[in-house]
Amino acid sequence: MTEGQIGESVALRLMERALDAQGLRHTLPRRTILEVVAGMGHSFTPTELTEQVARRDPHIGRASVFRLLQLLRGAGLVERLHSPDGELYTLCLATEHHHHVTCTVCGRTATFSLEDDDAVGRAVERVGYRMDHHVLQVFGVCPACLQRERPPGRPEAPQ
Amino acid sequence: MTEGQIGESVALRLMERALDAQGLRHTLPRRTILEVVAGMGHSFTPTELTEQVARRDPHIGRASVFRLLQLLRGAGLVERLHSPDGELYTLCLATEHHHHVTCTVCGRTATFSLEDDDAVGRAVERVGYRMDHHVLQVFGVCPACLQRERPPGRPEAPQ
DNA sequence: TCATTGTTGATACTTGGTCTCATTTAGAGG
DNA sequence: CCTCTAAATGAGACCAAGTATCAACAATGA
Repeated sequence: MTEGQIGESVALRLMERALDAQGLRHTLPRRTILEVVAGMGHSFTPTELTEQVARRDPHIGRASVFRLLQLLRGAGLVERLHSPDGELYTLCLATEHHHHVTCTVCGRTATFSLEDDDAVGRAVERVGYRMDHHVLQVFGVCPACLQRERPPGRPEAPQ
Repeated sequence: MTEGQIGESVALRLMERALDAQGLRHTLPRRTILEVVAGMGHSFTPTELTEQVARRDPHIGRASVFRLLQLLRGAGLVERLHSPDGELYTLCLATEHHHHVTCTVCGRTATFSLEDDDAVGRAVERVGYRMDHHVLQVFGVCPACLQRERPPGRPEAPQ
């Protein structure tokens, strides 16, 4: 079993458990979509997802895909972000509070956390608002793509 | 002239200047749309904007509205945010780096800045990414709507 | 096995936004 | 004031991301 597959099965188990937790039924379409989502190694667009799902079972409707996506978002297992070129969904298994960076080259996402996470809340209060929720979306280039950009042998800042 | 109108004319002037700065032509449709945008006292959805524009001049096409919106975004005079219920555009005249809070009740937005604005960049570097850009969207309740929620006479935290 | 109720897929619809393309027009130069 | 040209326009088709509706279906508990 490869590392990727281990990650997949963990994701799958977590997602199935999320269904249980809400008293939802285990159905074949759901299972199929969950497997596809779990198999995604990176963030994906709704079209990518629906295409891959259709490849496995062309009878599964677009609506069901979106419905499940919404369930998973509700359970905090998937996050949606608005990238410059379209919607992106990201699998997200970490439990504590965190944020995501998405690689603008390959779509891979990483999580990170801030030293001082209440800074935003405080800043907002200073202008008289009561904060409801906030969204932090970060885009950048992942280590692997940075490497590829700057082939080995060529130093980082030649100057 | 009311306060609102002063704000309007400032916004209008800034926006027209943005056209000049890019060597763009002053046309009637643009002028009309700019006036409507400047007259918005709060964040607005594209449909709201197109409706108001159509009320002034039904011949102005939807495409032109979106085209101008894009121009203004490029010039940093308007920001787009993805609220839970649809896209929102916000007029944004401040020049230094800042963020926005949007009132979930009335749509009014305020700006604020963070003490330590590089915290995100540093956190992202710690996981090996090079940050490209980030988006911080904050939703909350503005002072006025808070007041309305909690009518005067009734103390804030009655215990 | 059966009944209940959650789930599904089809389909139509909405919103946000882009693309194309023929027509119009702003504004520079004479 | 006229003329020319590139920029801008509006119509309309098109696409992606969702949501709403609803009749048919199927997972589970009894």
